[in-house]
Amino acid sequence: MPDPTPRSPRRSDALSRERIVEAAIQILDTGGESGLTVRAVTAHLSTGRGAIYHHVADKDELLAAAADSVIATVMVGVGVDGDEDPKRAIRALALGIFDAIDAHPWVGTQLSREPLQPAVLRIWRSVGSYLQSLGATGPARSDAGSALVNYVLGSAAQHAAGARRMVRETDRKAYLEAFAAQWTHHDPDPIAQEAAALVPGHDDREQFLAGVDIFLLGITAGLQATAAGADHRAGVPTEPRPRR
Amino acid sequence: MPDPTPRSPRRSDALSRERIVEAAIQILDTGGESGLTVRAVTAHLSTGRGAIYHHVADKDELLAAAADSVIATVMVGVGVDGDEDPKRAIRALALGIFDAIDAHPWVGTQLSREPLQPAVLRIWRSVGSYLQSLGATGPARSDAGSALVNYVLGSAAQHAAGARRMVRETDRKAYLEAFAAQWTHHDPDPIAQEAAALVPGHDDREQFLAGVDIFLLGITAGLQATAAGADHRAGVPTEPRPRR
DNA sequence: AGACGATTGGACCGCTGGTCCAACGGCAGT
DNA sequence: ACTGCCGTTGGACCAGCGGTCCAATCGTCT
Repeated sequence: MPDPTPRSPRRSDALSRERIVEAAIQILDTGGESGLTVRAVTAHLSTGRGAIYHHVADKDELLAAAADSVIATVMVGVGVDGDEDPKRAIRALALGIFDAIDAHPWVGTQLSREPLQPAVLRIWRSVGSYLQSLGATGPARSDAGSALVNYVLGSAAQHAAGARRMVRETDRKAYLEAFAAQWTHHDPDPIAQEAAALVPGHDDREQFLAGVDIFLLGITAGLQATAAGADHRAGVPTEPRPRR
Repeated sequence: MPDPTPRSPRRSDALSRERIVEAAIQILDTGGESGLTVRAVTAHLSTGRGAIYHHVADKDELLAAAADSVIATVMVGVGVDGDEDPKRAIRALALGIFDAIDAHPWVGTQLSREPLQPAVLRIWRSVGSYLQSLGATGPARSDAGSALVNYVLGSAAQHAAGARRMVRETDRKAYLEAFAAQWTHHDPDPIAQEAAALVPGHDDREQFLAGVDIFLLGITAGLQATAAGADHRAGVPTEPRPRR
């Protein structure tokens, strides 16, 4: 590096899409989604703002790329160990995604924002192959995959939204207790009362896993019923859709 | 008052929180989430921008209020008819939410953005009471409710994200076909191939309903197992959590 | 009648994402 | 070894955003 100081176009450390995404992830992790501004990225890379638009089309594309990067590492992380038991593998995959989003809450929000984005496709593909091992085929697998992916993404988004505003652990308990108290107060419904009582003590991660198990139970039950000749895609006698 | 035109504080048609939310919904429906700007709202109400901050704290609060308004009307809509069969009622509720979000895609995005927001609480309460009728109590109901609500919200967000960019019906088919073709092309995995083939023909609403049925099946199967003495909240022998 | 407080609306601020373009320098052709 | 060129860089600039502030204005209560 010949000239360190004055103002040097053509810098020595190349500016690349990879480096930009990396910087974006760092900023998102420390400053949250609202902290990700093009200005912050360029400042972090100590470059001008026009420069990054040669490597990234959009702020949206940058966000999607950052989320895909995080999810990609999750997938290789859970994919290495054998997948003897598909159910076990699905639980591990779901947990991996959950934990990743717990560590990077912005990913949870991002995954729900755009459809068919690369990160979501990754998840779909993996889920699809496990469901295949489980014996689901055709539309049944499509339906099951849709259900599982949507459940995971929904839980992730909700958990991420909650985790975002309670960074410290002590805050969390106080916040949940205050919320439960307020809810209990203005909603006399006994079911709400009981639900509110469970709020402060509950563990998002355990509950998430319980949901995955419910799903798996439903899938296997449905497959058995189908194998026995019944049609598990019965549904309600669907009324004409009130589209408007 | 000699001059009627120049600038007349104290208007005749009162400015109220209700009117503001109403205007916001209208703007959101026609212009999408990105169309909702404080400036647009004030223009729509032909008032100044400072005025609305006397009735609404924030743009975020306005969004949450708008979403709550939509969801509230859905809930009363599906709540009127009897709820003899709780499963039927849950399906109807889920479908109501789905259709509402299909009609107002921004609601789907909003519901995933903030936790414990009024609209989501409404859904929780309703689902909780139906699950009660189904025989679930305590943590089991909490888990089942979490699973259902998160699935519904996740599906809603994904569907909304998709629906947002394909307003015309013909666009949708072309878009999905193009997507499937591209996916088929760069992913040789046979499962992906089969999945891609199903993409253009599939119906989001039917698939959503199929997912609801999977969860209902899982919940009832779990309840039966619990009644028989087993513990349905088994899960994987959970490894120590890799929090970081 | 008088004054006070709630409501109104427009000026203003700091900030955002994105475009534009002059300046620069590594690389290819000679 | 020279030189012209084109991809890269970075800062100036723009329109638009959410939110604050405050003078002006009625409705209302004393």
